Amino acid sequence: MKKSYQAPRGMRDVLPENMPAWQRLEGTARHLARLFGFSEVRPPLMEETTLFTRAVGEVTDIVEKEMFTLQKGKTSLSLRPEGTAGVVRAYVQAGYAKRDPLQRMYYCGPMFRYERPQKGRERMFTQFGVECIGSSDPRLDAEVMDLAARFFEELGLTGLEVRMNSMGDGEDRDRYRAAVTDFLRPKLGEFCELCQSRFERNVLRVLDCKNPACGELSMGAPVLIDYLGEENRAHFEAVQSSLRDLGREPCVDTGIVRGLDYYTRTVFEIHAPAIGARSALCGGGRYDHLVRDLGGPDVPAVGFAIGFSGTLILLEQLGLLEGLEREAPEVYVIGFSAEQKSEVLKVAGDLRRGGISAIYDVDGRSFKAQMQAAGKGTHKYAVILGDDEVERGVVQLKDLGAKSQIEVPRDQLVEAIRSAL
RNA sequence: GUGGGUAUAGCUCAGUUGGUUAGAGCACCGGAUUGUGAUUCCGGGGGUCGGGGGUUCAAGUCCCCUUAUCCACCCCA
Repeated sequence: MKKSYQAPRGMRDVLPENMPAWQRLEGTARHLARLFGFSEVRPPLMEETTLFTRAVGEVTDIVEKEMFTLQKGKTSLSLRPEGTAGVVRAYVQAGYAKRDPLQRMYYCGPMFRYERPQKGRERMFTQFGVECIGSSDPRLDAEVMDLAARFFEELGLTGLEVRMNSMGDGEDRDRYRAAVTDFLRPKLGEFCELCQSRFERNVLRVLDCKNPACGELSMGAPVLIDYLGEENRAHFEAVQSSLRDLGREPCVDTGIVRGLDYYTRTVFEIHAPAIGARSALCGGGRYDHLVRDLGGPDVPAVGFAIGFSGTLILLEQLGLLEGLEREAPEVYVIGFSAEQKSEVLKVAGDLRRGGISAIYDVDGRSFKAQMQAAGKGTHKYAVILGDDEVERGVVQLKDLGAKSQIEVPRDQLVEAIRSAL
């Protein structure tokens, strides 16, 4: 009978007590983005459905079954399942290509996918991503990878691997795909069922099947790098050397094949071996034709996206979130008895007008209970007033950390706290 | 989408082969001289046992359905 509500499946509340950790991630993201010259962009959370199908690829799971789609009359809108498409659309719509082609943009916000929830995989999840649109300079590929790696390093994570690969471009990829198909076809029957379906849907995925038997059969398969054209090979080399310029040793992993259709040339992932097989915390790469494919001019781009939930899980596991406490007001105002109710409110008001955060007890609790409340959170000071203080126009200012206490005239309270802070 | 596990107080969990008023720790509230936070001691509030249906004299316990969550698969930032 009684209806009780819960958050929708796969979506969770970030409660005040979780905020410090989240703000740390967001703060780090914004700080680094700024450091690298990226500006924030905030496209709508929904776009025309076809924007995503065009960008992400028709046969990907994302498009086939994971989008939250809303039909209103003739328009079909979908909640964004990833960030790049919207940013690219905004780039095109704003006309940047003509007036200011090179744009370094970042975003941080919720994405939506209708998937079966699991640890580290929610229907509404948060990503921090950057998109550098308007140039194919290999230094940008390296820079973007560096930024992604720095994000994790800044949070205290070490031992992460930045693995990169090149997927080539149109022709290279076609030639390579054909070579892989030829290579696999003769022994296709020996692969697992899944691989057989992958063979039809996205041949390259067969190569990173986790089934050991399939892995063995794939041994000796053609390697994409060998199929790169002159220009793309040079680009790949240049990205690696730029990475070295930034003090990072490139780690080439020919197994990396991003799932999304739009990637070209550079692709990379950042892994945390500490969390096992499902270790990718970040994925990204170059998408030189997406802008054009979405109806814009033919400008190249490179970017990445980092999921917050995986990052948070890892930070939690490593105990790097300890000591992050919910923020409490600086001052807790205490009245000795109910008599001071009104004076307590006045003092709190004065403090707030003076730019100092303050709260007080509203449950009419005992003096002792108020002291306990003051000592519990991260309040820095307790301001205490009883009959005597009210009469004399003073308050007791107690430093809760140092446990020291001084008497201060009411009209000098704000100043006293300011100078002590 | 497929397979499996779990669901008891705000949190972490006990609860025997079905059998009286469902427990603990932590947390919360009050008190131990109505002017100072810890520890300790005493006391207290709080659960229609996730929801619905069924079997039974009797269901937290057994069966079915449902919702959520977790794990693996699928897929993937």
